[in-house]
Amino acid sequence: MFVGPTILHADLDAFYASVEQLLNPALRGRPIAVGGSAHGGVVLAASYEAKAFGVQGGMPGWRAARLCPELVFVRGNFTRYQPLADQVMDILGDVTPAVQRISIDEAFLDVSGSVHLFGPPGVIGAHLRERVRAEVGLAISVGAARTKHLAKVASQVAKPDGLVVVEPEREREFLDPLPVALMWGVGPVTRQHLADRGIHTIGELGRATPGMLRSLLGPAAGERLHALAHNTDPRRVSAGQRARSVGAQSALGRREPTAELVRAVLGHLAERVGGRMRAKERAGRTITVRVRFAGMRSVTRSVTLGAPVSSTLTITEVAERLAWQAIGDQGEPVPEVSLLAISVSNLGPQRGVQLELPLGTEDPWRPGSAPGSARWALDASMDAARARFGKDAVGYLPATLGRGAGVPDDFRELAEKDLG
DNA sequence: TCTGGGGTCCTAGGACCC
DNA sequence: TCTGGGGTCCTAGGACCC
Repeated sequence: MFVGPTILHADLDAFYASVEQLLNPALRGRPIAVGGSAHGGVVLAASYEAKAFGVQGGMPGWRAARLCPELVFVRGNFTRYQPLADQVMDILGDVTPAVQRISIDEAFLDVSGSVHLFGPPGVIGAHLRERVRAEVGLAISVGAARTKHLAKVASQVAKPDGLVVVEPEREREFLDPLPVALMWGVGPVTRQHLADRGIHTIGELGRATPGMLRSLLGPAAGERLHALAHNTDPRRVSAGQRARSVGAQSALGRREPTAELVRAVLGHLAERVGGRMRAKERAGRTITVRVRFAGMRSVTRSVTLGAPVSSTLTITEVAERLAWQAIGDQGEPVPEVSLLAISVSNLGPQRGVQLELPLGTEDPWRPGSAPGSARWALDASMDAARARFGKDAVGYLPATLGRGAGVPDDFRELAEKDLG
């Protein structure tokens, strides 16, 4: 058994932006942003040339344009991303079946069983990088180490277009000078909390007592950070994990929450969520609605039902009730709404015709509602029509929603892709 | 000039049960 | 009489990741 840095983390560099530069040579070497515009919207990804100016994914377009006046905004060929990423994952899978994909563009590999065939992890990493470059045309960075967390840190350090192998006897030397923000799970809030205690590097974090970290960050986060800093995190590479929730959301700008608007948006979201659950033969007991108000404050309301549901109509009805509860709790005057979201969790298998009854009514034949079997038949025919004629063939998306919703549908398709 | 869309995990308080 | 301890589930909120 090979003992050493047998966990690899492989991560495509600036993936969406790199694909755009691959597809359009005129964009190569230039600062580009995928998504957004100089006037609005959100940048989904930035090329390294743009990152040099401080442009980052998630940033409003107008701010990105101010940071980098030559920035080129491209709309994004969203349908091209998934196949290219899949092609890369296939290459990774050629050296080991133990590939855990954690997003569209990155994966962990356990190569402990592969070293006798392909050589040490550093050689495997270099080989994978060459193949991805030659066969797909993209740069991928690879980190190799004894644990997942350290491999991920190593790939971040390797970027752009690099390979970093952390030998076991040099782990401390490698980790200690790095900023805490490179650690998985340390975001802006935690980084600030640590900075307030004079902790800026992973080395400094390693010298903090577990008790101090627990009281500062809570038991779980404190424990985990302590383990990460000492590189004793035990997580293994595991292929295939089921989703724990299915959700959809829609940003609305600022809108007065009329009955028509709320019903239309929630109906549309429920259709997306329900359709995806039915496609996976899953159903869920807990339905959560999030309402974000103008000013970005948001509240959630949820309910757990006695039985799992996946019908569009049932989800719509429950979601509507929850949304009005959330809005009503804000008091007068009724605030403007900037986003609605539905998520279904507590998932389990969905089998056969469900007995989904309209909530809050004893009589399933109440006008305007449908009994369980009718709901199931309705969903089934809608799903079938969509499968045959395309996703826009049926269902309803009122004209009031059609415009101004910033994100292309192709991106939604991509974002909802099941990676399990 | 005004902030996307998809997720995971954790915490705290309360209800409820034994 | 007036109050123990443990466990589970639910709800709301928040940090974080890609």
